[in-house]
Amino acid sequence: MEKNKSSRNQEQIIYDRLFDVILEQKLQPGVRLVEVPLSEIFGVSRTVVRRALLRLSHEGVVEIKPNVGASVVTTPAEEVAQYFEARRIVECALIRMVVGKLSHYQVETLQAMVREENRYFDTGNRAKGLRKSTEFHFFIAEASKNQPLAEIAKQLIARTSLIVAQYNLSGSGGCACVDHSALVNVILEGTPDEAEKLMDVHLRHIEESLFLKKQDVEPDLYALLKEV
Amino acid sequence: MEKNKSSRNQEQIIYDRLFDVILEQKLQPGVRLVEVPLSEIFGVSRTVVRRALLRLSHEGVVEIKPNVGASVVTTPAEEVAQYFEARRIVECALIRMVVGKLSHYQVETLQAMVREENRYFDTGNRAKGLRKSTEFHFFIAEASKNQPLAEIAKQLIARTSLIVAQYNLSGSGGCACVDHSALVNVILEGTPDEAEKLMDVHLRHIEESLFLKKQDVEPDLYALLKEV
DNA sequence: CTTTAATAAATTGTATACAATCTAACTTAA
DNA sequence: TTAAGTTAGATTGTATACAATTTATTAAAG
Repeated sequence: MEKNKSSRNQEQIIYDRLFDVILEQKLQPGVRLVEVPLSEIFGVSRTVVRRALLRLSHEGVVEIKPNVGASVVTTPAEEVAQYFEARRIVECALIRMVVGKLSHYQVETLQAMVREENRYFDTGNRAKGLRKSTEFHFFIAEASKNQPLAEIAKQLIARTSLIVAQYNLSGSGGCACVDHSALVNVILEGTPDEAEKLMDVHLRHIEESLFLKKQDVEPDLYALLKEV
Repeated sequence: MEKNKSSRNQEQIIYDRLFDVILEQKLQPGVRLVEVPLSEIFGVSRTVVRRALLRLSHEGVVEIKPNVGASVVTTPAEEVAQYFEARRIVECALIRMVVGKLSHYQVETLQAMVREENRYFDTGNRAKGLRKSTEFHFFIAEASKNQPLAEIAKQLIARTSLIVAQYNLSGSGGCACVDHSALVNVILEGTPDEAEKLMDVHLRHIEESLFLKKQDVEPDLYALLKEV
């Protein structure tokens, strides 16, 4: 019998499902995650849902306020730079470890990911495109063979992805998927210094596009209040 | 009434207490943490204990095996290098951010910490000394003003501290507390490059002393088996 | 005496009932 | 009409009972 297996997996299933949906921006930052509806959807008790939410909160994807409950995490504007700085430090180190060390198969996988990502963006499916973009970075993290560092990178990537969801609502670009092609090339035939530089620029690029969007939104709000 | 406050704090209390005790090596890696005894000690139900253990496991201090339970985490020898590599990357970046930017008061605090650490080691209290040593690194992490990165650093520091507990059982040195003095100096009047180099060497120093100890232990085992 | 099988004890996993708390709606007074 | 206060509903927090699983003990067979 696989009763235990199925019930233990239930937590994993809830965790994975929520993680996916949040990263695909089906659930915007700030949205509440109430326990009872979730437990009914997945057919388990609140206990299991709670464990999944707790795990998500420890990984920084969900925020739990005492006596209030869980919601998709929101990041104050002042803290955004910190997350990107952390991500640059970790991912620049990771790409140095990976340069020239990928198998033929791994390189092909990365190239296929870039193609798929571009296809999504070209057809206007921005949510899926961004998701693929995060998976591109996940893949590099895993390829480093440093499990703890990869885990750290994944958390930072997920968090910054949520930041993008929060501050870059407008449907336009901001993905810089051209960079990903260049990153694959430099991993193949570049030096660690070149690769690090490229990754650094890539991440700054994302951060900058983000802040521009945000400054677009705020004045709109004031204008809206004035008019009425 | 502070009923809720006290019960909510209860989880924090259990977490802090276990974290402290584990980092002071009162609980060696591998020791089991059974729920009922803990709940009786702290006067709460298993529910609360479970939450605290879950949090500790998410932070890598405790290991939870399904249907078996929680125990102080043990690190396979093959993975030790990965944790130290991760720590070097993060802490080298952190010290760069801190060089020349500490207040007079912060510098004095650091110097006091070094003195206290040395006092513990001089009087043979190695456990407390190591604890102070981790707090020295915690302080630098916090001083960076980068909250996410500081949190990551803390987890890595805690984990490597457990590795030391696991692989450096013998009571002798291995702390390299002389380095800490030098680190304070370079933070005060050094360049970022110098500081990074010193931190890198410091962490490698710890890692190497660790592996030497381990190699001392293994041959002993073989000898012991042969004799009988 | 060792190994294997069966049983008993201990421990974790889950659901649920109840308590505490927060949120929102409603009432009442200024 | 607004503001404060009060009640009702929804939601989270905790303890506990019971189920599932693992571990330890004992018994039996080789």
